[in-house]
Amino acid sequence: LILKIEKMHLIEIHAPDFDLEKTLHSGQVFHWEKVGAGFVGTIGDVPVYVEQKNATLLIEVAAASSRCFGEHGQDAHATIAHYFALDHPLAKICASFPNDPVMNAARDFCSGLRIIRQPKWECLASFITSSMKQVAHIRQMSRALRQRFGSPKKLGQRIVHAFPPAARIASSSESELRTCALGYRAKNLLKTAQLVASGEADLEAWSRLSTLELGASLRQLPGVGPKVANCVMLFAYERLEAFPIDVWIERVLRERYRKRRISVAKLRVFAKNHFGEHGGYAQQYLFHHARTAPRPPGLERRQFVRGTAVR
DNA sequence: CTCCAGGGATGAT
DNA sequence: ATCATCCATGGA
Repeated sequence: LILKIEKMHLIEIHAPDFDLEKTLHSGQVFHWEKVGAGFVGTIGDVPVYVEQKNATLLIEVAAASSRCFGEHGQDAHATIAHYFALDHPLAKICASFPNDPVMNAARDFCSGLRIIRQPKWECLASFITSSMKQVAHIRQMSRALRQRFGSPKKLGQRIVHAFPPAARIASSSESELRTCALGYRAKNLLKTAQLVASGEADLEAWSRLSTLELGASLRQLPGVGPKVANCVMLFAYERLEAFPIDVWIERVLRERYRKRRISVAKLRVFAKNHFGEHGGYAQQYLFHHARTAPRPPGLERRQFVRGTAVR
């Protein structure tokens, strides 16, 4: 391990059927940064270093913050295992996927990818900023927000910034948010932060709503439409059936599932029927595969050489 | 340089 | 209900 600093707690967690790298780089969470052989990030407000060695997670947390995990009577081990959703029955989930060539290829490519349990506000805020942005830039905006507004935490010699709470964003201004390169998204993030901070939007209480009601509540927030609502339900509310349709998934459905000329509304109906109770997992596998896997010859995305489009 | 991105709100058919 | 347009920004 690379953080050879005094007063660190070392934790080992048995994590079979788990791929840390795929999980953190699949576009569901945006703040983990590669450091040495592992990743540095926060779980809630607690800074964490995590590295995978075969079926074991090697964790380092500052001794001073290890008791911060105790709020809900859990120790650090249980909190981290819960965050990475090591209790999800991944084999059963994958077995519930439809048996078609596109899904099978994605399932093979994404083995060990888990949908983690993110803090609700952090997830909601991140996806409000995600509109018409590439994953790399969402990560950049997340970093800017955390560095400007988040509280700094020590992890060894390193400083890690927690994601700013809604109240902190709410007390900023649109122009201040725009300095984090949010563009037109700043207004939506500010207004939603104010609703959450005031308690008018009670993200924790919404856990008890049905998926239908939860989606409707989320979509009332500025900057939250069907796609973002589904992402938040999937990544922060454990609604594993939620099926976000972004430009990548829409492309997969239209090109690979032969749904060329039907409305987005009917795409949603098809997805719900075809991918089943763990549709959100299937969706994440299709997304990561489409974005990351090498493409067969002739199907590459266009590349540009000296300003000239080539195939 | 051009292209495009984990979209949403708004207003016109 | 479906469609067009605008909204900012910067990585690739």
